[in-house]
Amino acid sequence: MTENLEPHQDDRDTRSALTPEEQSKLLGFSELLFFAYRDFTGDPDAILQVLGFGRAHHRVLHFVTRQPGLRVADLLELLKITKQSLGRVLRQLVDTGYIRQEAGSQDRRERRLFPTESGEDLARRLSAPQLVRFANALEAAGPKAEIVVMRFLEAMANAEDRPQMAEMVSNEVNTLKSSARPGRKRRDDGTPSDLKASRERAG
Amino acid sequence: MTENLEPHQDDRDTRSALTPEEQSKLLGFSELLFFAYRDFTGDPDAILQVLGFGRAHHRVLHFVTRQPGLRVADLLELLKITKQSLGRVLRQLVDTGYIRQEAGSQDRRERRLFPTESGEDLARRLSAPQLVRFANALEAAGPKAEIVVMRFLEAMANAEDRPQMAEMVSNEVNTLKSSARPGRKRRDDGTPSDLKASRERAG
DNA sequence: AAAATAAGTCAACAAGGCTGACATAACTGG
DNA sequence: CCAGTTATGTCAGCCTTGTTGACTTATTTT
Repeated sequence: MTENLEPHQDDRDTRSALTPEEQSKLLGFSELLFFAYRDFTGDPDAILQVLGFGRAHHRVLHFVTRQPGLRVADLLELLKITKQSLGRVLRQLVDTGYIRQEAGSQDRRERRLFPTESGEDLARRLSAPQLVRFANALEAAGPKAEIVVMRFLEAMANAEDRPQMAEMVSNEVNTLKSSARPGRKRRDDGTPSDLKASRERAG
Repeated sequence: MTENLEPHQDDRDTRSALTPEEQSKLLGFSELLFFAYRDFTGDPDAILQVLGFGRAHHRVLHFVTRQPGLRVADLLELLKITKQSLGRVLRQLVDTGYIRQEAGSQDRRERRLFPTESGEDLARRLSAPQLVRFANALEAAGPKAEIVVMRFLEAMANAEDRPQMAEMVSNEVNTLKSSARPGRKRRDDGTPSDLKASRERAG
């Protein structure tokens, strides 16, 4: 509580404490990030509202579309929310026919998640304005923007998350980096066994 | 609903539609931004929780500290939330002694907001880990990172917000840009007239 | 057969958005 | 000076999306 608030000596990764000028500059950057993220996430709101969905639905649909066959546990890891929070929005997405569940072929306890056709459709429509915004911003940022911004954003996230991020981004951007990684991974290639029947029996 | 989903001709600011590869790359960027922002905003949570505050309190305290003398209306503009939402957290910050209100010297209806000493203190402690994260990320992103990332973030925000952003960032970063702007602006230089007495009379 | 695991569910709660309605004080134009 | 506008505050209630805790069911593992 009453720590020493003078520019203290506790040098971390950075070699020295931040000068007041650096602090002020970085506070400005924080504000830019706040506005950028707010407006970026605001893009799909109109569409979502019509459907009675929120941003949580968008996030779930996004990751399921990006990684078809994702397990519920994977989604919890990615989003870092609780099973109950996820369950609420996931159920709505399943009930409204945007996401479909299959039992895993190896382990039938798992529910592999897939977007339906209308789910893919919706995901595209939701992200479309965001992608345009991103593309324009990268262009506005100058020639080396892609690699610089990518490294910046990667470094902003906690180290624990990096593996997940790497596997997702690298597929398309690895021409920019030195690492050559295996291509897109499918998370379930087994025989489909539709769960709808059993769910409706149970419900 | 049943729009043409083929790579449609509707070219916007960007000269042409996005190829599937570009889309996938940009979706990856969106994910990076999601993780980056989540972890960035997660930094101060521990401190906030101890005080019974949330991120909304941090945002308010941040802007009041950065722009002392801010009016309530300015804050509503910056945060783009309603008076009622702001009122809830602002009241707590005032009641707990982190923010102080003064009537405006020109227009005494206005409540100019100022951080108290403990408010400035708290703001510093909350932002400290975020600034370190930002500084490290900018360094990790390479030599031209500051200017590139700044232009990127500016371009990600809606054009309406840019004036606000510009005035805040430019003070410290304008050595990187061509524009030379007037220095920091004080929003109220009038005689202080403490409102606490009258508020407690009223309450 | 028992234990662990993946998923789902019920209930209750909290933060922080929102709308609508209304009150007060102070300023402003006529 | 009065009427209307403006800046702020507040009450009440609602929604989304997080949280904890407890429990069930199906399935796999030991």
